Amino acid sequence: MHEVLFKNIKTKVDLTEAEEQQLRNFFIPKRLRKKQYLLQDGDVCLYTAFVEKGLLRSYTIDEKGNEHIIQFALEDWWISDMFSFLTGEPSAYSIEALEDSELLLINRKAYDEMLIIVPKMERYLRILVQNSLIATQRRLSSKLSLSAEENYKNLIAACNNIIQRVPQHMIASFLGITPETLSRIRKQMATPK
Amino acid sequence: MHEVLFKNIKTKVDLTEAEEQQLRNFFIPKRLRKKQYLLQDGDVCLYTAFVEKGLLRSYTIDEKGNEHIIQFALEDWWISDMFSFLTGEPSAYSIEALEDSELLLINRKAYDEMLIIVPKMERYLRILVQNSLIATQRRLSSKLSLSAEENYKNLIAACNNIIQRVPQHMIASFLGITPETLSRIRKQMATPK
DNA sequence: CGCGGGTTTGATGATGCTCAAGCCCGGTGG
DNA sequence: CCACCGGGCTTGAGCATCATCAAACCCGCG
Repeated sequence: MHEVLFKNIKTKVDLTEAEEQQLRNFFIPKRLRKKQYLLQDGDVCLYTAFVEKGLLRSYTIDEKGNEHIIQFALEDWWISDMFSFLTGEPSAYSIEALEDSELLLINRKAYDEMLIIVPKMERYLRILVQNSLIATQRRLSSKLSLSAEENYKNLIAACNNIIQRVPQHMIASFLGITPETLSRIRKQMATPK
Repeated sequence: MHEVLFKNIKTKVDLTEAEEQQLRNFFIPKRLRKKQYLLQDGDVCLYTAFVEKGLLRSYTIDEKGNEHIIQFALEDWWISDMFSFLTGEPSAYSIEALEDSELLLINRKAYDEMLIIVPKMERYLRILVQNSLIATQRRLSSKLSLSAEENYKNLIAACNNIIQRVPQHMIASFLGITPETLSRIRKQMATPK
């Protein structure tokens, strides 16, 4: 366990042997089977999770009953509802395993302590969040300027590994289009000209 | 000068008198007149800016020639293209003053030094970026699930102060709709029923 | 007074949605 | 082993929303 996590952290900041040992204690291993939930909307998000293995998604359901996928997280990624985790407010999101998964969880108390005891983690987290922000801004401006087909092509180019592991209607939801539209796009991409 | 900045920092982390003095040296005051640019797309983003006074926007122009506004920044906010600032790659964004503005700039070298000399700033920046991420995710999922009219109403509710200082076609661009559509929405909101 | 940018208005058209039906395929129970 | 069921994907027809293009309007400014 923990190997993937520490490898990831070390790509961003240096860790001493001692620090690594200290960190280890803050995280709780957890297995989730396909279709199990890490967070149900309406509950407070008690954990931030690092995915050692598997695949999860976070999503929200709007007033019209439509699902919108906020994020996919596969191995070597983090997932949580940061807003709920930090404020203690109930979450508008749900987080669900799409495959059998192995996670490392950290709760709010451990999170705060970790930042005091290993302040380097401030830097690590800042870099992580910064990268998420850049990616989310990109996704937003793609959504504003490109057609559904262009967005789908870009997604294939960027995240083919995700597409192959996720049912098609969830890809549609991630792109903000209906399953029908995605199906038609794919059909029309298969027979160009 | 600097007062707004330090007040802002102190809402997130405590600063000693000494730290405040050290920080002061990293920032370069800069005035920008309306319509002047802090960053032109194609150039590398050399500075991250804190807005002491005034109003700026960052935007990008897509292949079809349409502007898309990424962010407005008024007093007490930060603005930059973090991706370009951090990587040194040329930026796809431009940053322009919409009013005469007073900024505090920090360049990449000073930024790195600042984080070493005053490590508390890691925490401050992490919190800032986290909040931006949460806001951007919200904006994205609004764009995915709501109609143009609903998005406009939400914007009024959340940022009336910005709307009143910005020309209407830029609001449209921020919402990802055309100026014509926004005009029609406003007309129809004025005479309900 | 006339120019010019920003906003409004109108007509038309494209993109993507809704609703409904059919299809494919894997899983389950008889 | 097969028949049936159900979920997910596809297909089709009609429709809503929003974009495009073009013209008119409004108003501040030289």
